[in-house]
Amino acid sequence: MTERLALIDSNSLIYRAFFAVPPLTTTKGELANATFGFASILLKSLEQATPQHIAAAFDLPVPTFRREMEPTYKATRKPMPDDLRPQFERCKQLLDAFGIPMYSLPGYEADDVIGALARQAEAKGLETIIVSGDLDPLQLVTPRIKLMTTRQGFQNTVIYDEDMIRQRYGLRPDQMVDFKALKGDATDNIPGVPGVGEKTAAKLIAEHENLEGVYADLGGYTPRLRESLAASKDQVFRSRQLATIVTDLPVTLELERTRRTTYDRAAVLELFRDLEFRSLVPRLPPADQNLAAPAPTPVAPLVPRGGQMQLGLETAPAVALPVETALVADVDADTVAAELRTPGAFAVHADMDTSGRHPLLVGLGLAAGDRAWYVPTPDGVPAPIAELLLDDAVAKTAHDAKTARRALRRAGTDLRGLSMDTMIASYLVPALPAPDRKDPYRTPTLDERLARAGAGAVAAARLGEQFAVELERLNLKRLYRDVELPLVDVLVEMEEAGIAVDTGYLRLLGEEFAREVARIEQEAFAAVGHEFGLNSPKQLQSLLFDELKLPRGRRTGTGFSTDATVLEELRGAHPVIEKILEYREIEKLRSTYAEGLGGLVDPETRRVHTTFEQTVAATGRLSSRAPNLQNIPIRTPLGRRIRRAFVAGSSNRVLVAADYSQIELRVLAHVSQDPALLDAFRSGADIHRRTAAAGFGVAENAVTREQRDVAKMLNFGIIYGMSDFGLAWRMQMPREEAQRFIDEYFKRYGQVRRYVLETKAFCVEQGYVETLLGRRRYIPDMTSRVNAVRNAAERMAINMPIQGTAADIMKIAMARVHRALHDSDLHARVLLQVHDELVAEVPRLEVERMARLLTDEMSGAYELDVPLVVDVRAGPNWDEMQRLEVTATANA
DNA sequence: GTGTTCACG
DNA sequence: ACGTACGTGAACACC
Repeated sequence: MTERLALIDSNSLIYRAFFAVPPLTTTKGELANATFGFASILLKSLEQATPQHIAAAFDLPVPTFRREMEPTYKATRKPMPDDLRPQFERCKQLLDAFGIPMYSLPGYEADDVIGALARQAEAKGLETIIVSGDLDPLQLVTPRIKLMTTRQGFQNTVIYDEDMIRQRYGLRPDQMVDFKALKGDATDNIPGVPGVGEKTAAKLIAEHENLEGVYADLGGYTPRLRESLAASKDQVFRSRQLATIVTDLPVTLELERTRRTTYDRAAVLELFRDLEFRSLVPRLPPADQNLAAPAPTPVAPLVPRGGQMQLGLETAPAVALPVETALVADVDADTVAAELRTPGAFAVHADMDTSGRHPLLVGLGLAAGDRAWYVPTPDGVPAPIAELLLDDAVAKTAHDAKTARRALRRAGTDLRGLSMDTMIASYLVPALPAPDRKDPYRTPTLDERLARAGAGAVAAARLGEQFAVELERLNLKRLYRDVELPLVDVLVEMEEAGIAVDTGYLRLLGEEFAREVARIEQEAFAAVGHEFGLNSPKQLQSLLFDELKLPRGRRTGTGFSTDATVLEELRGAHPVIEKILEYREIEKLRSTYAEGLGGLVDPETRRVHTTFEQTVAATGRLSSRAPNLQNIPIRTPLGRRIRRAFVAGSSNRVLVAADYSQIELRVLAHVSQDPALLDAFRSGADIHRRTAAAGFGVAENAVTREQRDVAKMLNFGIIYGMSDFGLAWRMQMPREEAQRFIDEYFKRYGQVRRYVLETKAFCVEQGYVETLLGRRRYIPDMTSRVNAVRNAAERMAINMPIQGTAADIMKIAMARVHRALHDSDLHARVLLQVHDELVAEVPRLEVERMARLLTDEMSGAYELDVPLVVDVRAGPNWDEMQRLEVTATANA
């Protein structure tokens, strides 16, 4: 692994920071703006370049050879401002505390020292990144030497390599001095040729190679230019000599001095405290930089939001973010489009303003190979770029394509040809347990880098390549390509469609609930004789268990529980209990649903648009947020009044809901191959009833409601990795009795028992469990010696393959429904997914066909050894729905 | 920010 | 002796 050296051009950075950073002063009145800027860019260079070596160079306050050669050199420069000089001292203190060696040489400028050190580093096989406040060191750039400079605001940085220089000037690095001699440089008091600016100078040098070439024949120029060039000839050649950095100097790069090992963190912290640089403290490298090893610590492919963050180093695609990335603010769209089209694939990073209700596109980071561009999009996406984005034949990589597509579509364009979504890939590639030891290199700095559009696009491109390999290796290619990736398009359309809400009704309902809770609150206060915080579990605890001396129940982490199960036990012990339960139910509905939900409805369209999270749940399920439309009440009559607010968007349409019947138990039947369970589903039995009949030894038609409820809990218990204690608690019975039910259950479903044991064993051996489609969940605690921890791990191991396989099947079904709808002439749209249910909005005339389509595509999504049964209902709102009889077609 | 509670599958 | 079933997201109190 090649080692990297960072060279800090201190004078130029401090000067630049002094003028670019607002005049920050400490509370003691010390001006610290230049110090802050310097410290900030120093940390940034450590983060971005992760150099193993570092050194800083300074000018000395003595005349240089340039001044002797040309008395006017830098003659117009004003003396150093008084409030800047002390900041030089501060910067040197900072370098000292970091243990960074400082180099300078009488008679030469910091640039020369840097040039000399960089050339020596190159000879020793190191890569060098020069960090400077100006572009003079561009002339030093080679394949192994790059330049990092600041952009506006001193916050942003650009890294120049040979490509970047060619892109911006059309020149090679060694031509930069000739260019500067023609163009001139006001800050150095280098006059340049009158009438020749950046454009002409670059063109002349590009065409004629160097100054000698430019002056070889003046005949081809316009008369004005010819005269101007001729008159300045001597000056121009002297200027070039002045501008040329001298690299042959008596300084020596001492690698044992420049190597980063440890630094005096305490000293840096004290300095930062003194200077009040609180915001910089979190960016400090760890005290033990551990950089003595030749290989740099790999940067794990952490991602800005949504992906699973903790990838183990053994299997994680280790990617050091590119130092050769460059951002360009003012690019010609046609040129960029051409460059992106050539390789036939590129990465996109949508830069969005996320402060509003929906992310707003403000720019695009685009990357191909090791080059990146940033295209601001204040007036939409430039046509050549948009054309490229829409071209299916050009493969795109993106991180979170769904969000990008939604922003792009709002900006009047779209993204097609998505082949790699790194957020989804990182979700599928197994996340090994994070190491016990904290590894500070793996969290904080990346967020910042990836937030940058250009770097984000380059990172996505690189990670995409790595993830493609990982997906292949782990047999996740099919799940990725055929299930998760197609789902992106489905979710975009579902989120965009939204679901209509009867806002007037919801508001009235909210007001009614508000009156109710106010009334109940008063009754509760009256019952105990004083006011108290009905919403405060803490106050409730002291009221119930201290003041009223009611019997304490379960403990929570901090005290005694006051949840509904505990209160149910206490019902009748005091009138206030009833009031609290009533209050809790209605207040929940009021605050979360009437109030919270109502606030998220688009007032224009009266529709609410959730966001489906594709990379959050550990089992492979989707989740829904802002608002969560996967937990709309249904279990109580009051709750169903909330559900009634979700309506079809017009009177000629209805809502159609299709749900899988008992999908998780069917999956269990399939994976366990338990004969009794398989038979139950094949014969179309009511599974809970049959379980009860077998367990209680009665005929199916003689099973009581209570017996069926017990059986239902047992069936669910299996899916959840049942424990006797948990079952006993839920069934309100002694643990021993619950254990007898479990024994009885396993006697009946012997293969289920075998499946449970085998799954646990698999997880202990492999460290993970998986679904039928190969989706994995790593579970680290299977061998924990702490029973509670191990038991919890075992329950996850049992549950994940079942819940996850059901999720896999539903995702396949969604893609199938999507495709079938697009292939049909139906105008129906799928709006929501609620784990085992799809909700669609359907023109009345299409209801029957849509019901058929949903049934076919859902039941045919995956072939299990038991049928996948789908129930369909339709109605004007999500509550009042009638069952539809669908005459099944032969399928799958 | 964390903990509790509760809405859903 | 842990202190309870699996998976989510949102509101609220309190630190």
